[in-house]
Amino acid sequence: MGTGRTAAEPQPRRSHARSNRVRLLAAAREELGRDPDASLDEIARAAGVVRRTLYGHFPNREALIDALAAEAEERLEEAFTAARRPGAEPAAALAGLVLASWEVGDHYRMLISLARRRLGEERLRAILAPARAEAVAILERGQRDGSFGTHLPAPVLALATESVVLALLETPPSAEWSDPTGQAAATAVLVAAGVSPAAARVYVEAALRTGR
Amino acid sequence: MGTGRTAAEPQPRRSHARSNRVRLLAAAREELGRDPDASLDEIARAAGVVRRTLYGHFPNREALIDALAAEAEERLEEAFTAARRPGAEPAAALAGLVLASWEVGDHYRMLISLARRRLGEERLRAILAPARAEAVAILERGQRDGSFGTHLPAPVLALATESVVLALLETPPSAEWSDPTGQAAATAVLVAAGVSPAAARVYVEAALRTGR
DNA sequence: ACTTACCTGCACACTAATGTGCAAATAACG
DNA sequence: CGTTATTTGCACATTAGTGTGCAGGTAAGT
Repeated sequence: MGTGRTAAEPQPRRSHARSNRVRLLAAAREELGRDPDASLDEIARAAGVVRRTLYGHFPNREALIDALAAEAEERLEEAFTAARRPGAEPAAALAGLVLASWEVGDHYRMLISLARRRLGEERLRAILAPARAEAVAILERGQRDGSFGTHLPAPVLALATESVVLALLETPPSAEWSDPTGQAAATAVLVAAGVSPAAARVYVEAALRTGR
Repeated sequence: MGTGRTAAEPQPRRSHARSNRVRLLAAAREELGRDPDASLDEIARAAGVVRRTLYGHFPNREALIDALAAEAEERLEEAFTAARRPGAEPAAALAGLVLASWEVGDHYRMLISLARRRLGEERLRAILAPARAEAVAILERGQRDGSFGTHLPAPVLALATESVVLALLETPPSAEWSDPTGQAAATAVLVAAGVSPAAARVYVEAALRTGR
């Protein structure tokens, strides 16, 4: 096969059809996560096809990235609606929201840094908007009923929430800590909202059990 | 003057020499902040010179960005050493650290998103390393003496601290909140570390007075 | 086997950006 | 005024990546 392909995975069978579309999206997620400027050529051959084939599925780079964003957006919304528990205590609801976001983010980890730069701030904001809105609502409710502190306005707390979750997702496990978990993220968020560390721990553990 | 220059600032006199180097760095900060992929041409003419002149000061794109990073790094370190107060209570020290970082970040606001993508994670991490280390040290001290909660390991709290400060810096003022301040950032950080909202407020205000 | 759909391997044309070379204009400085 | 340092305006060579066209190859389905 033409130019030196270092070594691709086994790839037992190739059921052509739309399988390649999926393969391409997966490869794009991977490669663009590693380097948001990865060329279409790199992406294509990471998917086990040639560049020309990619154009058979996506007319241009933008379309590919859009498809990727749409995919993530969809899964995120699914997770939210599944995790939404309207009657719950604010602290429990917030913990649930963070845990749900974490699961999606965990799968799309690589995409985050890509989104930061290649999607443009607006698009990224749009994708995260439902989560943000939900968080703001919960936080406002909690500030009204005293579950959360009023040291900062709810939208600012929501921003902090989002940034902490993203940062924890983005940070690779290092020698200093053992791979941040959704549990850690949820705890951090609750405490930042003014819940005492002890209480936060309880809420998070409860949400963990409920969510599953 | 040659090719249509839409309209540059007045620019009363041009004291050639190294003045242009400064002008170029400033323009780079501005343009690259707006669009991290801005071409050298855009940067040069934003500085009021032609592209060819830029090459007279920086051999290539990388050198320019490096110079920019070095500049920011230097100012950041200056701010830290100025803000360091070894004997202080942990909560006060942390508030002081955040406030000091805020001032620098506030001036280099535009640079943050650039750093996120153009400098590479390692370089960015390197620039923020002293701040991070300082934060970890303060947080550990505070966890030992009970000022902060132990709900999360200090390095994770430091990461959260950093992410919140950066997020607040990066977020443009919107209708929902009136331009986050260093004070807000410091408060958010202290609360996230497990200080009660009421106490956090006091510490931050004290640090604000001391810092000035 | 035949048809359909997809993949491949080129070859192109095109664009945007980078980095250099050089001679002429221009400012700064003594 | 002359010297020196810089800037400017081209013109080039180069590179990397994008998007298309088209002729053949290969798998799948019937």
